[in-house]
Amino acid sequence: MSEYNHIAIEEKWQKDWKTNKTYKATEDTSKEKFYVLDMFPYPSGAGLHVGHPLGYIASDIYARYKKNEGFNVLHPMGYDSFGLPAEQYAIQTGQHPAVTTKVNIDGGVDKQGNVIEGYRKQLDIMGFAFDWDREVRTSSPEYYKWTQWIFKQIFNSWYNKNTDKAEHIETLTAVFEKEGNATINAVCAEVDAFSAEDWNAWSEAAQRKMLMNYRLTFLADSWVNWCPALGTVLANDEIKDGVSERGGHPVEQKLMRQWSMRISAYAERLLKGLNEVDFTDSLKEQQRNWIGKSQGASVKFKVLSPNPSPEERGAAGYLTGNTDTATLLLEKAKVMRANPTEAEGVLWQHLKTKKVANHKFRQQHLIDAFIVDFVCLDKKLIIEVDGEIHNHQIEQDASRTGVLESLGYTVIRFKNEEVIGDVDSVLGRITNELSNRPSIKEAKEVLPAGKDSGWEIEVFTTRPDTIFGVTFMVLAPEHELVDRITTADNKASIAEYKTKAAAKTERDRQANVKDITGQFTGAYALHPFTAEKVQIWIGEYVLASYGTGAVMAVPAGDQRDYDFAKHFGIEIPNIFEGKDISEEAYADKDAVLANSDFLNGLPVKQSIVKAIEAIEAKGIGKGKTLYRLRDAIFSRQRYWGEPFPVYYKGETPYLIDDEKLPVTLPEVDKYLPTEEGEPPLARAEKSAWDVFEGDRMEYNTMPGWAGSSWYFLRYMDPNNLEELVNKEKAAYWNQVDLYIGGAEHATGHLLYSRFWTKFLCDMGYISFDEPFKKLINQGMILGRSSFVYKVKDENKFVSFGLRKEFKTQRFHADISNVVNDELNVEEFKKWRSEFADAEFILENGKYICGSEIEKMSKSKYNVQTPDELVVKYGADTLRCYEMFLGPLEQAKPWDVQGISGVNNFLKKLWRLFHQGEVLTISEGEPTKENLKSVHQGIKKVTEDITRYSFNTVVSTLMIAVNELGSQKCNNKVILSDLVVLVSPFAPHIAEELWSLLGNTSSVTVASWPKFEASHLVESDFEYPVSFNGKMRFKISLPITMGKEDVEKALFEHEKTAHYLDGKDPKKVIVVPKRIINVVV
RNA sequence: GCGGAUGUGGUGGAAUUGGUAGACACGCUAGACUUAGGAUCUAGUGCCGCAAGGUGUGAGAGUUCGAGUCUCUCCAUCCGUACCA
Repeated sequence: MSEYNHIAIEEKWQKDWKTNKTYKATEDTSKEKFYVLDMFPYPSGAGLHVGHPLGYIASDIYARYKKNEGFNVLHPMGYDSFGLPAEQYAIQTGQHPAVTTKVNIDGGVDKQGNVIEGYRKQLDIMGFAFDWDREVRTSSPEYYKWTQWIFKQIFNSWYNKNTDKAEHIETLTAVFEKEGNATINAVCAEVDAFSAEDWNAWSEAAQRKMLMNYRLTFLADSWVNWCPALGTVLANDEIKDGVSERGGHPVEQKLMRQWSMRISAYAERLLKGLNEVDFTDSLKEQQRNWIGKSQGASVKFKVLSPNPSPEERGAAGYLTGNTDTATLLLEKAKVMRANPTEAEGVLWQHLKTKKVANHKFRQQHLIDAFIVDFVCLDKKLIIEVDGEIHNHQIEQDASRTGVLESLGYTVIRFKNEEVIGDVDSVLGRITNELSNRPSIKEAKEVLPAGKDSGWEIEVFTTRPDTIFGVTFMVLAPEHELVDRITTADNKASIAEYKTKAAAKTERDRQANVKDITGQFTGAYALHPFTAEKVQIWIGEYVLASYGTGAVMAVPAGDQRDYDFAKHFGIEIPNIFEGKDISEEAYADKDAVLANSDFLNGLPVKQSIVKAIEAIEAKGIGKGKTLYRLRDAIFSRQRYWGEPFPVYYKGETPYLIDDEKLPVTLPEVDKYLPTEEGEPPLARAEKSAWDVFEGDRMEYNTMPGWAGSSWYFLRYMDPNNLEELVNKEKAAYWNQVDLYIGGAEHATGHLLYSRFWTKFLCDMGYISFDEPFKKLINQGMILGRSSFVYKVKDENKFVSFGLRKEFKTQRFHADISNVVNDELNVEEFKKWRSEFADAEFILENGKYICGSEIEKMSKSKYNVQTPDELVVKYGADTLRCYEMFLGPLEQAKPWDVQGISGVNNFLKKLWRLFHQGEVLTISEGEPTKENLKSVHQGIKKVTEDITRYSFNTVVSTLMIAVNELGSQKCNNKVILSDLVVLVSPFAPHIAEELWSLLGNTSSVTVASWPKFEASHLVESDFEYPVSFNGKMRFKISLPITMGKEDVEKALFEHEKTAHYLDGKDPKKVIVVPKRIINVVV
């Protein structure tokens, strides 16, 4: 071979690697392991473009380097092969998604007759060192059997806050059987207390229903984005402007029974775990934001009762107080209830048990402005027990009785002695009185029954220290209390506001962040510390979905509250010492509190602690940590996903036994929802299921992230039929040492897989709880799009320079029709036949296109495929070039022009070994110069690979090849080291040259060259000499020379006097082996 | 708005701890060899200037003998996120 023939070389070695299974990894415990992983691709029909392999090349280089370093490297690849595009294609063509998926991976012909090369082949021609024996496909039953199995484990688990771990559900039921749920400290839904007796008495279905509140995956009604036209639930990012991204169909909110994953149980551990892993700051920050931890307090504000309307006043209600001072009285009533007189106590014992004619009585109850001792609201009967005091206030009692009777009540009075002396006769009189009175069951309740103290608004705040600055409260328009607390005269305006708010899409609301809107409800809350009245408003800026959907507004300390108060003329008291709030709120936490009672003079941090103490002491709230992270919905109304290992008896879900897994996807007649809106799997005949139990199977399938949340574990032991992964193998391969993939998975995939890993670790299946030690996001490769400019309403295109003289519309041109921005008009007309007759206005005889750098995409016609470049230059050149483009993590525009430089480098490398046809490798001793060049390379290449700086490695290799070329070096020792250095980047040519050097084993198992510092030792150093920091000339001096001698030599130098310009130097700085700086 | 990142020649980019700014490539200019050049080789190439020299890392200030690198203020671009209480 005279010339570097990349086609022959690459073919030869790819075949060799395949036959010899060069990249097969085994669990060799005598060696240290290293696990390099790529985010596995979704195999789309469009195939790979030049952006896809970027990350794979980087990981491949690192994996090869580690192997040369002597590590036992695991570097697998597989396919995330469940997903929507295959399903959409199936709906359109009727072809089974399994078939199209297989074609997209293994190659074949699609329904339109197009030849699909397949992902595997496209990956193979790049020369990747994957161990294909470990391939996984998430859509293969052998794989998803274990996805289903993991689901079962999660179903059978609960989160114990005491141990801060997931535990098997049996540890929970064991406690339930013995002591009920009172002692359980779990992450769960809100549940009422029950006893062991309750639990044991329940039916199995009832027990299972209760367990749903605790399981780490559970069925619950969740609000989802439902698209009736598509018959499916859409993720938020599948919706654009309130309609579905695909097809533009309307989307509505719908409550659906869905499986959810209780990821919120792991919120704190997912947050803390970020400190142990090596991800970029921006990625960690994204995850932190997503988890959204905020610390503060929840505080309950009592709502003062609204004025009842005249009709309401006439009817009997449970809370019958009439003024907005009612709450103050209620407080008093509470005290009185807690401290009954002896007589009251005796009578209440009888009245509360409903023994008196089966009527319900209330104790110390507020009616109008009075607190009565006992009242039966049904019968409007009031019973008062008078102590001694009443002897002195007969007059007041009379007027009070008058008011109560005017409201339709009957008041009967007993004396203390009567009650204590003969309670039976007292009860007899009451019974008699009750039976004489008509019941008023039809009475409309003004306020709901069940709570003695009326309503409360619970808020969450991160600034409990500012509680004395609260001047109003704001509820989300959707808050459940809004309708109930709104006073009669505000009902109309509140209803109008709510309607307006509801009509707005989420997007509209967000777009108008600057508009301040709100509406007063007419109701007031009671400030828990100052007992002042606080207005209750509703406003769009408060979101129903976060916290409690209500805020305590502190205009002095929160800009939104400030703006709201300003806009509606609500007072803004300053609660910060010496801070100016005349223009805006003071939200920084470096203030000292003022006008805040017991917090005065305290800095914010201490105030927060003290405020929480006070809030807790008062029993109106407590310190609280809130997470934004929501439980993840795990059901999809789709066909092409994992079926759940779940069947139902009635409404109760049960798990399919392990022996029957996997539950494979049944055949269906169409991949669409049923007429009744049930998921596609509901179409399957009973006989189409390989497992069918109970009344019906679960018809939802799992989401795309199910299979990708644990695939890195399966690579360790891909063919295990007994276990998800063998424990020893998992312990050996352990965490992924280097994970490379796109930044778009920052919050989805990476959070979910961290969650599942922590769960599997809790349950003892693996021994580590973070899956990825180090993660790198490769930057996007951008394409250069070309544009043509069509004149509006005319069949005419104008060249780029002329476009401003017309009203034009821009169209993407296919970049294959464009060379150096010049459009091949004929080709373009062929491609776009509708413009075949169009007129093209040229400039200087050419049609020049406009251009823009943007994301590489089929729809922008700017896609560069690797295939033709591989044919033209070879995979080695393409690999080096993609690395040479720039830093791995940075977004970079694709420009094919530069590829020739990298191709030249490989040709020059080839020529180091050849002269014409003749191989020119010499045996003897390398020169000092040769050694220096190659060891400089060894040092820098090793350092730069270690810090993932692959672009500078290519430069370094170029320098080494250039230097050795000009040295005419063909020494075997030198070239051997060089070939190993090159091999991770250009494995084919390296393998060929390695064999030409006489080696019989593969370069992939060669040892990485060892850097010898002695080869770089120089006797002299060429000092740059700068004057006042500006480099002027260089002088070569022995490196051993001391500072004084250096100075001496410097002043003897001819140029020094010139730059001193007759002045005396003020100072001379000599940094050995670095620089000399003279200050003049 | 908030969070993160990035600003260096005509272009992609280099400069790891403060120490020769522009490595390595593309492109461009000139030359050699050639029927030819989208091949190969040689030389040059930040900007201004014939030169000496000046100037130069988004802008401005500061620390330092010395700043692309550290500090402060501002500007621009990209990514993420969004009324999160």
